[in-house]
Parts: sequence; C-alpha cells; structure tokens
Amino acid sequence: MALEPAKPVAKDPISLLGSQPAPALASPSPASQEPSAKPAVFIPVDRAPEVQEARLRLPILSEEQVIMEAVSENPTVIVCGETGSGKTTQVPQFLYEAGYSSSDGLIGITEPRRVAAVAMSQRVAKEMNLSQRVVSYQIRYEGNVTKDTKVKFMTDGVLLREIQKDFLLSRYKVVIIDEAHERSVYTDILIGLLSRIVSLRAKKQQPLKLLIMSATLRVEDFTQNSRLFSVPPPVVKVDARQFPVTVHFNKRTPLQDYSGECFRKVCKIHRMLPPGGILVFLTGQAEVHSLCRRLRRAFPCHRGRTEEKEDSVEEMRKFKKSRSKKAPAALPRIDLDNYSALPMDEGDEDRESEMDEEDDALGSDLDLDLGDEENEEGEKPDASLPLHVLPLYSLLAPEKQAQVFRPPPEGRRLCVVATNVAETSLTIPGIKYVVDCGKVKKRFYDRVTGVSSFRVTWVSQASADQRAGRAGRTEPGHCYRLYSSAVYSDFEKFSPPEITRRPVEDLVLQMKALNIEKVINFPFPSPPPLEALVSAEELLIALGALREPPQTGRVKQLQGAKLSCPISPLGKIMAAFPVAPRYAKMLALSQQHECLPYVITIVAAMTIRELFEDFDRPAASEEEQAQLKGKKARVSQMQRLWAGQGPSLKLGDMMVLLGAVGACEFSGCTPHFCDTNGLRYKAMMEVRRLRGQLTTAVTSLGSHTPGLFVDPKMKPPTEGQVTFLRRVVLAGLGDHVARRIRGEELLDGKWKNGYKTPLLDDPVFIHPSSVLFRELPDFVVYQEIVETTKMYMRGVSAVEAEWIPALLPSYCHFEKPLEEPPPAYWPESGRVVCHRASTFSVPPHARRYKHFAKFLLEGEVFESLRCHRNCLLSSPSTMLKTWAKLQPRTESLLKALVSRKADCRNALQEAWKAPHRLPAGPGQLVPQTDGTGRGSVPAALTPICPTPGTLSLLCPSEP
DNA sequence: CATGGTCCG
Repeated sequence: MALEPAKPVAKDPISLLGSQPAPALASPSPASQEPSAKPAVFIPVDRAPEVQEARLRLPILSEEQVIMEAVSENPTVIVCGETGSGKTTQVPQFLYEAGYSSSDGLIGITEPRRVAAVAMSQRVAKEMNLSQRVVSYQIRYEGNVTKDTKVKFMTDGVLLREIQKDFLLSRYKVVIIDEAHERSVYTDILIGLLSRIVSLRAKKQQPLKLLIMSATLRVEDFTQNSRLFSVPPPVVKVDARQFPVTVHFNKRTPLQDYSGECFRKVCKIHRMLPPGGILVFLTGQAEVHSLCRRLRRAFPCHRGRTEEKEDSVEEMRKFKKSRSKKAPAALPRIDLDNYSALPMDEGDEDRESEMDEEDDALGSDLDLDLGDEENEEGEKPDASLPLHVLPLYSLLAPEKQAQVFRPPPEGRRLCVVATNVAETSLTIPGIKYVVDCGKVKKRFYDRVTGVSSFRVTWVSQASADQRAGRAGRTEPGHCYRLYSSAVYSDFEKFSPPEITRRPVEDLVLQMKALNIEKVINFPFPSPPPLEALVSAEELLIALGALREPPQTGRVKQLQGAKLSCPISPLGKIMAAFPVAPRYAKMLALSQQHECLPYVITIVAAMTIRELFEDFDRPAASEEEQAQLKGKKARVSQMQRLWAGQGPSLKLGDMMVLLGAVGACEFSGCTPHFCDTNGLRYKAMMEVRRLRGQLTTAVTSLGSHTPGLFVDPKMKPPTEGQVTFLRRVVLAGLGDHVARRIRGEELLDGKWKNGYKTPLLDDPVFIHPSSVLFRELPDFVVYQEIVETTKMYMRGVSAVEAEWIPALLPSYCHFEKPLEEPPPAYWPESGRVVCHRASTFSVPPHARRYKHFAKFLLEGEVFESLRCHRNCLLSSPSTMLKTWAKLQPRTESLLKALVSRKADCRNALQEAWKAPHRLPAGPGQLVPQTDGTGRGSVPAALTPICPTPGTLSLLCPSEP
C-alpha cells in the first residue's frame, strides 16, 4: 500500500469523531501554552537500516505529525487503528523522540495481556536499538524496570496498583492505554481514573498526556461521555496494512449442528482450494477435540496408523523419509479460469474490503464450490490429502499450543481448530482461510443470586470481523461464515464491556482504597448495573472491608450513605492483597496457629482457576480414550488421598488443593509429577508464583513473622490447624453458606441430597467432582455455584453450625438470651456467654427490598395503603436499617418480600396471587437443626455481644 | 454423578 502524505486531522471528517469539533486542533488550546506540555527536546534514535525500512512501510508513520500535534495540543487523544497499523510499537517511539521521556519522565503503555507487555517491550527496544534497561516491562510477577527506564510496557492491572501508591502517577509524562476496544475491566477503570488524574495534573502545572488506542472506531463510550471527558478528545484514525479478506456467508444458517457444518466446510476447502492454513473457530474444548478427531479420520496423515504418534519427532522424521521416496502429496490446485459461473449465493453474500480482479474471480468461484448444500462425502478417509490438524484453546498445555506456530510438515496443510483464544490472544501464522461458526461461549452471572452459567451465543459483528481478519495476515484470504448475512446483520455491533457483565466487588474495593467513596459517581466509560454495585457494597460491608452506613438519622442522610461507605482499616489491608475480597479476608485472618502458609496456599490455589486437567473431553483416538480414562481414575484417587479422612476431609476441596500443591512442591513441581497426577503444570507454576507474591504482601504488612519464605517442604496441617483453616474459609465465604435439606423437610424428591441457600428457592447440589460429594455435611460453604444440568456448588468445605453466629454475626439475627441453658462466665476469654436462638440470612441486595418496603409502607406503591401511614409504630424509614437490627415485625415483612423476590409492584402483585409454597423456609437458614420439630429455632452458643471473638484480625477491629 | 471461554493484580 502506498504511503499517503500526512493529512491534517481537522480536514478529515472521519478522523474527528468527537461530538463537537475539537477546538484544540483548530486553535491552540490552553494546554499547549503550558510550559512542559510540548517538550522542546528531540531525542535522536539510532535505528538499524532494515528496521527503518520496515517502519516506513507502516501506515502509522505517515500520521506521526498528526498524532504528535494532537497530543501536544490536547490532554487526551484517541488513536484508532486496526491490527497491522503498528500503533503499539510506533506511538511510544514517536513520544520518546519528541522528548516526552526526558528529564526523568516515563512513557507508560498498558496492555491487557502479560505476553503482549513482555513481547512489545522487547520488540520496541530492538527497533530503537536501546537496552531493556531503557525500554522495559512490568507484569504481575516480574519485570526488568530500572532507574534508567524511559518506556515502560505493563499490564493494565499493574498500573492500577501503581495508582494506589501514587495517585497522580507523578513519574509519568504520558500514559498510553492500548487495546482499549477490548474493554477489559482494568482498562475501563484506568480510563475513568486517568480522566481525573489528567485534570489534577494540569492544575498542578505538571501535565500528563493520555492516549487511548483502539482497534475499532467504537469510541463513543469515551468521546460522548461528558462525565468522563468534558471536552471530547480528538480521534486520530490510522489505516492498517492488512491483506484483503473475502467474506463468504452461508445461504442458510444451521440451527444446531454448526460443528458438522464446520467439518463439511473444512473438507471442501481442503479438497478444492489452493494451499494455505485453515483456522476454525468453535466454542469449547469438547467441540475442538471432536472436530479434530473427525478431520484426522477424514484426512489421515499415516497410512494404517493412528494419529497417536503424530507428536513424536522421530515418527515424523521416519514418515517424511518414507514419503519423499513416493510421489509428493501435492495439495490440490484448482484452475481458477475454469470456474467462471456466478455465485450460487445471493449477490449480497460477498463482502470484502478491497478486491482486485483476481480476488473477484476467486471469491465467486469459492462460493460456487463451497456452497452450504449438504454433501455426504467426506467421512471416507482420504489419506492422499493429509491434513495437519491441531487443537488450540487456552487451557491446552503450552507445548501443544506452540505446535500451531511451527510450519506444518511438508506437503500438509495446517488446520487449527480453536476457541476464542485465536481471536485476540494468539495469532497463528500462515492462515489463509477462516471458518467461523459465529458462536462464542461466555460466562453469565445472575446478578441477584451470583449463580453463574456458561452459554453459547452469537458473537458480535466486531468479533466476527476480527475473526475474519485473521485470514489476511500474510496474504489475501477468505473467511467462511457459517451463517447468513441476514443473521450477521442481526448481531450486536459490539459485545458489552466485561465490567457490565460480572460481579464487581474487587473493583469496588480497589476504588474505595483510592478513597473513591461514592462509587456510583465514578466516571465509568460504561457503568456496571446498579445491582452489581449494590451487592458489591453489601458484600464488602459484610466482610468488614467497609464501614457500615449509619443506622439512624434522617431518610435523606440514610440515602446519601447508600453506596458511599468508606473503607475500614481491615478493608485497607484487604485491598493490599492482589486477590478477590473474599480471599483477601481469609489472608487477613491467617496469622494465627502458624497457619499463614496454608491459608496462602489455599487462597493461591483457589485464585488460579483449573488446577486439574480435564479428562472428560473427547479423545483423539480409542487409544487416547483409554489413556484419559486411566488418568481420570488415578487423579480422583489422588484427590481422595489428599483430602484424607476424618477432620481433614471436612476441609473438603480446599484440603485437596492444599494437598495437591503440597505434594507437587514436595516433588519439586516437575512437569512429570504434574502430568502423572493430572495437574496443569502451568497452573502449578502460577500457584507457586502467587504464593510468593502473597507471602511478601502479608509479611510486608508489619507482621511479627520476619524472614518467612515459601517452604517447598510444607508439612501437612495438624488436626487443630485444619479446624482453624475451616473457620478461616467460612469467614471469607460467609455469604456462600448452604444447609443440607433432609428428614421432615424433604417434601419433594427434587430436594434429595440438596442444599438450601439463602438466595435461591431451588436446591443446590455438591458437584460430583467434589470430595464431599458423598459426604453431604449438614452445613457447607462453597466457592461458586455453576448451573449446568443442576445448580452445582464447586469448591466445597464443611462448616460446623455453631461457628456461623460467632464468625458471621452480621449475617445472623439473634433472639433474646435463653434462660436455659443459663448464661455462663468463660474465664479464658473473660466474657459472659449465653445461648441465643439465631437465624442466618445473607443480607441479599436487601437494600433493594428495604427501599421497596419503605415505599410500600409509605403508601407510594399502593395508594390504598397510604391511609395506614399514621398508624405505623415507627417510621417507614426504619426499613433501611441493617438486617440484624430490624424489629421482628419489620423483619418479617422484609423476609417475606425477599423470599418472594418482590422488589417492585408487579412482583409483589404476582406473589400475592400465587399460591404459597412451602419447601425450605423463607430464604433463611437455621444454623442448627435440632431434629425435634420444624419451626423451632435452635440455639447456638454465641457471645452476648455479637462481635467476632475467636478470630482476631490482622488489624485491630474498629472501635 | 459430571458438560468450563479468556484475560488481569
């Protein structure tokens, strides 16, 4: 593509996407008059000639002047350029040459992925002919930043952590947020924070420049958001150097069997089209493996052999040798001139970026031959056309992933069957054909109950286009979409940002630690749903990370306090730990009974997902099937061994994690140990590094355990320690308690082996992979509930009922002290203890129900109730008090509303009409079943004043 | 009795 002369941005209407013309480009803005906004220095860079030559071919180079002018005249600039524009590698260099890193200043670039941060820093250092001491990187566990560093690549989470230490980021002169279109949660938070930091720095006469780089033109969330940027930042558009990709839509869209459709399409491409790698997008591991198996059978690589040995280098060598004597297996070539008919698909089914004559002909021909009509042939093995089929997904072992980057054996076409990893994270060389099923698997969270599930949905148009682009990296390519253009046009343009789809308690805690109390006012590019913010706030209050809102006062004050609780001293400590708040709470409780290493290990193992390999996936062959079965048996045997018997088994799946990590480290954490025990080596290395990081984090908090290190020969915990660990786990997972339903409560067959949780009406079950699956303890806590065929608790640990009121007083409602058994004095603690009946209930989005109850009582919801207002014993605003402090009469109203999910008028009317249902009580748990009869509330031993007595916190709790 | 994509501190 020819170089275009740099155009002034203001004259190009496409380049400026702000809602108003950015005045900064037309006339100098006040910012440009500030002393250090425009560095006068120009830093020479001594690039190698070949580097210089390659750079000149990048479209972005012709935009250098435009970009630098925009940067110098505006505090914030958005740069849009698709992959291949070279923005990630070049923009930092422009800024460096313009002197933005002179006089002790830093240019920071954030990436959403670690590999990208490392790779980009290396590449830019090389291009600039500078040492890694100057162009460096920092990721979670490692970095090579020095005092000489001028250009710093990092992951977005790292910069967020730095803001905690130095809110103004005073060492930086420029911050570049790369890949902003991906809208990772940290990117979104960073943009919100940086919009504020930029104006604070301007006021201090130490301007900070912010560059937001995006691959798509979807930037309205940044430009049209006046809360974020009061003056819309200018948008500079940069061309990309990509080869044209012809897109072919299916005429019809298969309703169910998109896997089969993939198979047929790959067969046709392989049989009929010129050489070039094929990349198939599917949605999950199982699908990937079964398509691999089908394709390998259809186009085997070894005559009379299974493809099992394919991985072996020796086999490969022999194979090649034997092959070279015979006629080389040439890939099919079709004479394009013989195919000149019009496309069978409708005219609109061909869409492409730039098409030359050859492509035109090719595009039509491909449609003719690759129409989506049924074709029964293809299942017969055809060894004359060997296909090099490789699976690719994130959890695949790295060495197996690496195979896709190597050129395929001679005479074979590469076919990679991948999940969404191949869309953004990994770029496979040599792909000419993309087959896109148009689906993606995503995790969904129920905002009320927290239950998650995985669902396959249509991708967004942006996603589909990104997938198509993977075919044009090295030469012109083709993308076959297994759905019609009509279906495509119904796709949403962009997928919703992640921050709107997931729980946000971790983000809220981070923000509170930055003293952003009114989280609702934070300038999110796209705010999370209100319910998500409310439940995050409630969880953090329950964990003790936030100070409770005032219980008394005027309604206005109470409402003002809503969603603006300040952080507590405990919360500050929790925020220092780089793990989820529930786990951070466990760490905060960990320094007793010499349990710190165990808690750290459990927390690290719970944080790293998928410690164990999956053996239930379809195998590549019969042989592998048997192998998988054997491994599965061995692994479940090991898991039972690690869980142990008796007291240690009660720690359940957390004991398995502890045992697995302990055994693995004891053996030196070798790949061999991991392989034979079904552990993912990569995950275990990650656990090891996280243990190290958490150990430093905990001990650096002024602990009295100096010189603590991560012990590879960690002894198994004693019985007493295991019990303590169970209590710590309960304290962290307090809102995830479930009670076994049995005996007389078992009214319905569907409750067999089921558990009741406070928020769900339906039973939940212990996941069959849990070591407690057959144990069925009366009370458990769980890591998460995932809904598949049933609602399953994963990561389960047994708890004793009497721990609940002591450890989770904020979740409990206490009755008056009982006369029998009588109160007693405990000399050890110096306290009086008594028996009180108590009920457990998570304060579940209570606020929503509380506010609704308030308006209901005030007569706002039903006019006819308004006349009763004066008869009420207390003001309706008492409904806003903490759950535990409610009067029985107000509590019963609230409980009734919660149990029927009546948080709005319609829901209440529905509940009113519906027949009353019995099963497990109204959304509440009773911490002890007394077995004498239903309805009677059991007593539990609790301190008279319900403060956490037995577990002392790392920090003294609030006065 | 099992059904999970992919990233980040």
